[in-house]
Formats: sequence, structure tokens, C-alpha cells
Amino acid sequence: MKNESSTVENYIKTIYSLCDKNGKTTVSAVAERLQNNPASVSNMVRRLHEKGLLENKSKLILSKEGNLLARQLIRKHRLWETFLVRVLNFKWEEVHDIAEQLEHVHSPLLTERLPVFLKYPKFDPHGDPIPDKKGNLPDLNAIPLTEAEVDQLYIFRSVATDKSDFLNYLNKKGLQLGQKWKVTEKEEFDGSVKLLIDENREVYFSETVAQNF
Amino acid sequence: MKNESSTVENYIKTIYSLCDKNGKTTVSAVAERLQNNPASVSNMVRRLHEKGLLENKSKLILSKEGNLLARQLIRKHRLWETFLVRVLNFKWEEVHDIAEQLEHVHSPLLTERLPVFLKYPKFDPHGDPIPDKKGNLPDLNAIPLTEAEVDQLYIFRSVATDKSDFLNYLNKKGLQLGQKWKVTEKEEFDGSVKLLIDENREVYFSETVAQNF
DNA sequence: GTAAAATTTTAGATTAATCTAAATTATGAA
DNA sequence: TTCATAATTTAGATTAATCTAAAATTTTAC
Repeated sequence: MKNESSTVENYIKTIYSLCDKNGKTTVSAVAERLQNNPASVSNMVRRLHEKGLLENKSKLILSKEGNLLARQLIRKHRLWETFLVRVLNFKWEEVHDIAEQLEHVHSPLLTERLPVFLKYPKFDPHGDPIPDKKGNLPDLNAIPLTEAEVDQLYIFRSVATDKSDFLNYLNKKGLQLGQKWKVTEKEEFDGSVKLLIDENREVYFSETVAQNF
Repeated sequence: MKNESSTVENYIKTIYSLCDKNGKTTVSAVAERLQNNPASVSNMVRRLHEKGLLENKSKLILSKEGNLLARQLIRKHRLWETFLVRVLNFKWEEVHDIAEQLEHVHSPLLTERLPVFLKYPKFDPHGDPIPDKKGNLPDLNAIPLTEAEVDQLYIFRSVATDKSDFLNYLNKKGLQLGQKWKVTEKEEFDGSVKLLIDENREVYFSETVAQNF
């Protein structure tokens, strides 16, 4: 996907956030949100369609490409917000406008390394979910390993990280997606946990690892 | 100073870096560097002068405002490079283009907090000096406390930080600008140092503090 | 001191992103 | 179903930043 201007990116994000359950929104809604004239929006809609970011010439529905772009921008926005709060000690109310600028910085390597440094956060400081690099939102019903109840049975459905290394590490430890497990012991002082997998294998994980489930 | 576009900022930075000993450069040099047509540069020069960023209508000399803007951009650029290398583990050859984007993010609060987090670095990963927030470059002949030789007498001329808190802290410890001191002991294992100030007072500093001289 | 070469500026066009005003097209209520 | 209102699109202008081509100016070399 080639680079889009910040303006185009802002339109796509706005359209994404205004879409109803049918994945649709209107020219006037976008105009209102961006405080632009409807004529400007109408014009931009044509150009977004030419770029392949909208499904339809006149309907405001994001294409697959447009949808992915929106989610990747939201990902970057929320990662930067997390960075600003956790690392630079901003308050969560202060970070929106700065992240709004930072999200337009284009660098695949940076977008890859920021979440590594932040330990693959699933939620931003406002509590909003951070899409993974493929644009998938974390399962809101999923429970992180650190919050699993002792002796309650769970199914291993996802990891919080998009680093394939991490999944490889778990596989090497004998933990596969889809397996059932429960926490048998929880060490309060260092946050480490002991798991029983498939009723027969025991594995220990440090808190750092546990946070990535 | 009101916000300038990234384009304007890039012109100012380019002019700054091309200026000769008389603080002057040429349309063609800027055109060459930016890979723009000389006609475009000529046009922009008029606009930069209208904005008060150039001294003269036709001569390419930065005004006081323009000069400060350039130094502040260089400051941001080098702080971001330092961040990328030290925090996100980039190699120093990889960071230029990313910093080129990050330097245009406008947020006084961010520009204030980034160097706090980085412990007020004086030099970027390429070894280039980082101007302070007033645009002053660190004295290239100055020696950081961490590199002071034991028993050699020095004069305390500057701190690496622009945080007034730090100077206040030093003053409270009895250390004033202009004073003579020498390192009497240097602890290799934790980088802490013992100073003899004015031949009569002893003070200890941790490595963190020492790095900020 | 003048003419050739280099540099700079002007003039006119282009593109992205915006605007206002006017025209067109949908929507929906009687 | 029709007509008033709301929504959208078109037409034409504007601004920032760029371009090419041509004109004007400045430098340099003899």
C-alpha cells in the first residue's frame, strides 16, 4: 500500500469511526466531524474511491484496503498514547493531540519496534483496545493470563503480541493455541504463574510472559 | 512564534545547514540540496522573508527568529535520534529519515519531556551536539564530569540539562557555576564520583547526576 | 569594460485541499 | 404522489507548493 497524505489518512480514520453497523456513513457526518464543508468531503470521497480506499463511488463504505489503513492508524495512535503516558509521564487527557500527529509518521520499522518496547500492550491509556498489526482487535471477552483465576479452566485463544517469536516460544514450551489450561499456582510477589496444560503438563511463566497472553 | 508547515521548516533547516561563515547561502545551493527547482526556492525565499524568517528580502540570511527555529528543529531531530537508538534499539544509520518526520511533531510539552526521559543528552548517536532549548550548542571544549580525570582541576561552567531543577539541586549541594573542583575518587562499578569543591568541600554524585554536567 | 556564463526572478501552469454559491438529487410527510 | 426540506454534487475560486520556460540580473573571465 503506497503512502497516503495525512489528510487522506484523517479522512479514512474519520470514516472508520463514523461507520454504522452496516459499515456506512454519510458525507454530512464526515463534514461535521472534520469541520469541513460538505462540498470538500464530497470531493475527497471521489478521490478516496480512485485510490481504492472506498468500496463504492458514491457510498461511504471503506474497502478492505481502507479498512486496514484505518485500523493501522488507530493502532499507531494508541501505541503512541501508551508510550506518552507510560514512558514520558503524560496524563491520559493530554496525549490525544500529540498522538494525532505521531500516528502519521511513516516507518514500518518504528511501528514494529514501538510495541516491542512497550511489551505489546492490548489497551491504550484510555482503555481502548489496540488492534494488532493485521488490524484485528483483541477479543474483549478474553482474559489475560495475569487475571486468570486459580483452578478455573480456560482455553488458550490468543497472544497479546504480534511477534511470531513469542508464539514460537510458547509452542516450544508445549503450549498450543486451542489448548485448555488452568492456573494452579500464582506467586504474588513476582507475578509468576504455574499452569496445568491439558490436565497433564505443568509449565511456569514469569509475569512478563504472562502479560503477553 | 506561530506554527510553520513542514515545508517551511525544512527550508529553514536546509538554509541553516548551508550557511557559510557569514551566515549566508544561495538559492542554487538550497535548490540542489532539496532537489527542487531554483524557481521554487526563489518563490519560497520571498515567503520566508514575509514570515520574518529571513533577514533580507533577497539575501539568504536567517533572521533571529529563523535561526532559533532552525536550532530548535535540530534539537528535536537529534533528541529523537537519541531516543530511537537508545530506547528502541535502532542502529545509528537507520534513524535519520524517521527523525526527519518526528522533528515536525509540534508539542511544547513533548519537546520538554523527551530530554527529561533521555537524561538530557548533549550529543546524538552520530556524535553531533544537541542544542539546548534556547538554541545554544554545548561547549565543545567542555568535559563531562563522567570523563573528568582524577585530581585534575576543572571549572564548573555548564550543565547538560536545561531543567532549572537540576541547577537548583546542585546549588543546594553547594555547587555554583564558576567554582573550581576536581574529582578525588571515581567508583568504577557504579560510575559515582567524589568531588572536592573549592579545595575544601567534598560532595558525592551518582552516575546519573554526573552525566548531566 | 564588455560579453559569455551562471544565477535568480518572473510568468504561467499544475496538483492537493480547501472554500462559497448554485444546481441537483434524495427523503419523507401530508 | 407530490412537494418541501435536507443532502449531495458541480462549478468556479483560493492557497501552498511545486514545475517549465523565458526573461532579467549578476558574476567572471578576458
